[in-house]
Amino acid sequence: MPNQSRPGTGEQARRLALGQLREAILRGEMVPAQRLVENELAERFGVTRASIRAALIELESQGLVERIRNRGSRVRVVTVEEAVAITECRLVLEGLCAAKAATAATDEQLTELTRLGTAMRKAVADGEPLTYSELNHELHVRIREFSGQQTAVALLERLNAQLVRHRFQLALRPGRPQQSLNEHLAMIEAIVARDPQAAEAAVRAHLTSVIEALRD
Amino acid sequence: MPNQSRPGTGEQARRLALGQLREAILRGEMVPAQRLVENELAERFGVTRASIRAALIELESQGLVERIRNRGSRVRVVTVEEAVAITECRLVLEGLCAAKAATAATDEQLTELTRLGTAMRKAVADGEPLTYSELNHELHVRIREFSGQQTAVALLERLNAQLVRHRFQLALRPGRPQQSLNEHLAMIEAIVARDPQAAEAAVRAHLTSVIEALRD
DNA sequence: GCCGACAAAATTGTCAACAATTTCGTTCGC
DNA sequence: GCGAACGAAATTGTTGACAATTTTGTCGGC
Repeated sequence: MPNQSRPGTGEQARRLALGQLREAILRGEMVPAQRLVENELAERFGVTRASIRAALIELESQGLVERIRNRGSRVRVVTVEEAVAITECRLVLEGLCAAKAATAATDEQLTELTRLGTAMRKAVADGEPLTYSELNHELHVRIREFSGQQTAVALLERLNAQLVRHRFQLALRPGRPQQSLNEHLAMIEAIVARDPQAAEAAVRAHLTSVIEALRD
Repeated sequence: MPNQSRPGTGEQARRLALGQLREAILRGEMVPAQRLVENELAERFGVTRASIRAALIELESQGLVERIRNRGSRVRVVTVEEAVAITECRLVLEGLCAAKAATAATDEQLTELTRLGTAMRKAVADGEPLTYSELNHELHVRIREFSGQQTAVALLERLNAQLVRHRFQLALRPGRPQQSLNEHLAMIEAIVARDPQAAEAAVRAHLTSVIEALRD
């Protein structure tokens, strides 16, 4: 096995193109609705057009780009209504994960959730929205991870990728961290108490509040 | 616009290959875990390998086939545990759709649900499991459709495609239609009564029962 | 001055050949 | 007789060129 250890070296062109293009879109380097010309991308990433095509097809079914027959690809624009609909799906799926995590997580994993909770509290108290946003994301990822629900996790990652832009906008809103913090602490408390129903309810309450915040 | 009217005539090779291959897998023509050699598929469908590759990439991200670097593609085998996990996701997502449908559906759409309910009752009474299975599927599709939740619908279609084999197995089980019928009628009743919470609960109850049935 | 047809440019879709990788059968050494 | 190394066959990954389609700019007619 020649190149298993260091991803990026002998990685196949298609995977490389997919990763780079995906990163570029998620980092916001591509303006929404910007045209993605296969030749330009191929030259930019140093791979052939076929690899770009393969990557675009995959990104299309992940909902990150839009492709029209013989007319090319664009980065998909997520309207506010779509963002709400996506978050509603997140609401039920993360609720499922939280309920499962409440029964399936190990004690060590529960202490990690508690640790994250105190860190978040501190970040808000210190007035560091950036740190808080990161911890926020990590908390959601951990809960999913501890649930052991691979199918739900895969769906959620796809959904979240479509929301990066809106998430960014939301994190910087003043006053939002304070409200969000309490909801997150309630989620943690319910999971640590191993109460599936309360955990699901807490997640739903939190994401309902996110939906309301999105609608401005 | 030369060929907009009749899909299939001037359809591009990739779309054609994608559709045919997808159909073949869903119809069960491809045995689970069967190897899918690109050259064979290309010859069989009368398209080039590039089109087959594109179709395989798309089917991979839909969860219908599995691809391993330099080792080829196989139709993905869905274990019972995976089928359960997938159905748990369906449970929450269809619950969401049912709740939305209870408030968003038009009166005409509600009468259609009622019509479907009586048809299902008749099919069970007449002992026609095939007809019942079809109506069952149509009911779920309609509820999703009436919810107007495009994101959830897209996710559910993907999940359902992975379950065809298990669904088939389940439909032929004796005694199952009778139990399933009551649950379906409860779903319809709740939606027609425009009660979102009851609708979600009814859908959850139904799919919980499906999960139990899957575990044999 | 405006509308439609026409032609050229840009872009995507398709194809066949070539390179790299893996797998499987064989052979050599012990 | 058994295990490891070697090599041939099969299969996937990649490349560049070619064909089909759409878009854009231009010209002539009204």
